[in-house]
Formats: sequence, structure tokens, C-alpha cells
Amino acid sequence: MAELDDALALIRRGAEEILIEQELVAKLKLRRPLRVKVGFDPTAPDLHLGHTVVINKMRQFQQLGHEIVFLIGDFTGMIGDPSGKSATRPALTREQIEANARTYQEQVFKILDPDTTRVMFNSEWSQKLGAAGMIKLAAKHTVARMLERDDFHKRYISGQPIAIHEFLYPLMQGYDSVALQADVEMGGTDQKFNLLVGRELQRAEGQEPQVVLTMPLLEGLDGVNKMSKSLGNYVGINESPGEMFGKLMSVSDALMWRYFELLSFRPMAEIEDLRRTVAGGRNPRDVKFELAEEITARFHDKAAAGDAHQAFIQQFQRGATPDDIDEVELVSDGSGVPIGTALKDAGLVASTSEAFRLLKQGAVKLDGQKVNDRELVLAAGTSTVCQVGKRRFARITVR
RNA sequence: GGAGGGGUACUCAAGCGGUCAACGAGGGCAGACUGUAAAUCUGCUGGCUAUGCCUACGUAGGUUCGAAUCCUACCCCCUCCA
Repeated sequence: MAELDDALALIRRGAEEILIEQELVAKLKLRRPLRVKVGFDPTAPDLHLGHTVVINKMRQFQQLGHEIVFLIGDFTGMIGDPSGKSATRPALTREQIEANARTYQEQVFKILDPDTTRVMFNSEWSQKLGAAGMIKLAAKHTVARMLERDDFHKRYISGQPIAIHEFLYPLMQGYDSVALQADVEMGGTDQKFNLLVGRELQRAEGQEPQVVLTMPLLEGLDGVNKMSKSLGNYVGINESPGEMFGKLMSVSDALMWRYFELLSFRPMAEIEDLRRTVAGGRNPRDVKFELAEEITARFHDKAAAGDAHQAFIQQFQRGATPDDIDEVELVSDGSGVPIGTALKDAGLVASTSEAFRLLKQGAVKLDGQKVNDRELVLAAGTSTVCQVGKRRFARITVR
């Protein structure tokens, strides 16, 4: 039974909740590959590390020999998951959805084994359901039950709008589980309600209900809010090695351990060892280097991660200018470009007003020299390394 | 269908005829301190080479010397009744 215990330990790692764990144990004992379903919205193929938490868990199931279904919610995508805010979703065309699906796979197969991952689209069965089937499905749930869902409840009592079609989302997602006869479905904790609906619908169809496994929502770089693109506290998996490495280095020491648990492929025992060395006096920064390098290497390669590490040390520990800074060429009428305009046009600041503000605050350096004169003009024919704050650089050449 | 409440900057939230580019909080950015950490302190936080001008308080009009503030219509949201 050691094998079963190991499998269970791996599945439990980082998981928020497993409903119902006893059922999972029973399923594992069957010694057959379990069908593990995870749904993805086809609208946002721009993945960040937060999304990879669940994908990493998929990978673990895959390593244990189970069947992974990567389900693209092209049908449910038309509804739009109500979990988020109330942004109206533009209807996607078939081509867009397929393009997004491809982008997904490119990104996701950096983590998952493409050979043993089944990619499916839920329109395959949802489309056939039709209006009649939809009504039948809707009859299986009550408004009161729907309002139990936390975000519906909150929106309801705080007077936020809830559109009727949003109620359909959990039902359709649950129907996916019925169609697939899923053994396990995973998602973020925000998905818990939807996942549980799947259990009920399966039961209603006489199927054995799926086990629901929720993963925590990864905290973003600020350590407070969940990682999301709109909050700007994310690390995109398509970002450059330098960006990725730098962003990972900016997480707090406390958050670093969370990232280790949810993002690193290292065994937990090894992570515990690292924790002990830090408790014993090792600089947490150095451990963070290891994390940043592992993650960067995953989405790029080992060499790139090493380079990013070196560049990081150069830039921040030695205060040097990074060597891969953006080159910007500005054209003037011969009289040069005023500093405010130059910084704006180079994309270092959003507006000349912001440029002036930052100048006043001493955040602007030209060739390493702090400047604060807003009347300054970058002369034609010169090339200047401009720095705004600690991280924004550009070499501005004026012609 | 009826009655009432509400829509202010990234978010929440004041303001209810001039002193409002709009209090306050959060967030964000910058500076100091550091390990580009966290915590803390300080400043900034609509645009325009600017001691001024322009655009903004749901939308469109109107009243007024002057409107986020008053009036009219419209749009959107919420609550209660049906």
C-alpha cells in the first residue's frame, strides 16, 4: 500500500480540498487510469503562473498514469464564467477559438506530456443538447441552490446584477462531467461550486459522482491578491527570461514558500530541506534564486535561466545597466527632443505629465546621472541611456 | 406595470451652485532604507513643455456670469410591490 500512500501524498500536495477523499481512495484502488477533467476557458490563452497551479497538478496525475482531459470550454465560453467581474464577453468565432486552443496547447505542453493529454471541446456534446435539453438541465437546479454559490450570493446581497444566463454556466460545466464520465475534476477554489454541480448531475444520471479537487488560487506578486492579469501582479509564462526571473525575485520571503509548494517540481522533502537551511541562517534570497531559475528554465531553458540570473546580479547587486535594453530612435527636426516627450515616446512613461513628476522626484537618470531639469533637451545626433525608476531602461537615440 | 434608491477618477467613497482636476481610504508609481524582498517613512497619482490652457463627475440638452452640484429627456443598475 506504500504505492497508494505515495500517490495520495502527491495528489494532496498543495490541494485546497478533496471531495470526497474516501471516494478518491476507492477509485485509486481500482488500479485503472482515472479520467481527470479540467476545463479551460477559450478566451484567455495568455497563461500566467497562477493558471499553472492546476496544470501542475494535472501533470502529477499524468505521472501517476491517469488520463488527463484538457477540456476547452468553447461552448461554455459563450456564456462566460460568472466567477469574475461582469465584463461582457465578445462572442468568439470558431477560428478564434481554434487559434486560442492551439496557443493553449503550445503553452501547456511545456508542463504536460502531449502524448497522453486528451484535448477536447465541450461544444461536441453541448451543442447537441439544444434548447429542450437545456431546459431539462435547468430544471434540475433551483434558484435558491444557485444563490448558495458564494459569488452569486455576494453579488445578490450587495445589489450587483446577476444575469440569468450566468446560472447556466455551472449547469453546462456539470454536464461536461456527465458526458465525459469524469472520475475527477479539478479547478481553482473559485470553481468549487461548479465542480460540485457536476457531482449532482452525474448522480442524477446514475453515474458515480466525480471526485472534486480544488487548488488554491495562487497569490500574485503583491502577496495579497490572487494572481491576475488585470491586477498586474502576474508572471506570464511567455515573458522573457529576464522579466520572469526578476518578477520572481520580487516576491516576499513568505510567499516564496508558497510558490515552491505550488509551482516547483521539486519533491516536498527537498523543499523542507531548503526551508531548514534558511531557518539555519542561509540568505532567503539565494533560495529564491533557485526558485526563479527553476521556473524560468521550465518556460525557456536552462541556459536562458542562468543568463537571467547573471544579468540580475549585474543589474541589481552591482547596479549596472542591463545589456539588453530597448533601443529607441526618435526623429527630431534637428533641434533635439525635449526630455518629457522623449521619455514618453520611448515608452518609459505614460505621459509627459508623468515624466515631469518623476523628474521632480529624482527618478530619472541619463547615462547614470540623476537629472531633474524638465527643460532639458536631448540633442540631435546623441544617444543616451535613460533610466526611470529602478527597472525601466531605454537607450534613446535622437536623429 | 407601480413606488423608491442610485450611477463621481484604477477601486471604494465624499462633495449637493463658485475657493473642484474634485476630501478621504485602498491600490499604483517614485524616493529613502534593503536582499530590486518584506515592513516602515516621505512624496506623487487626468492631459498638454505648462505659474497657464484643455478634457473630465452615466448620456444628451437646458437654466445661470458660473454646474459634479439645479431642471428636462434618455440609458444603465438596485430594492420593494404586482
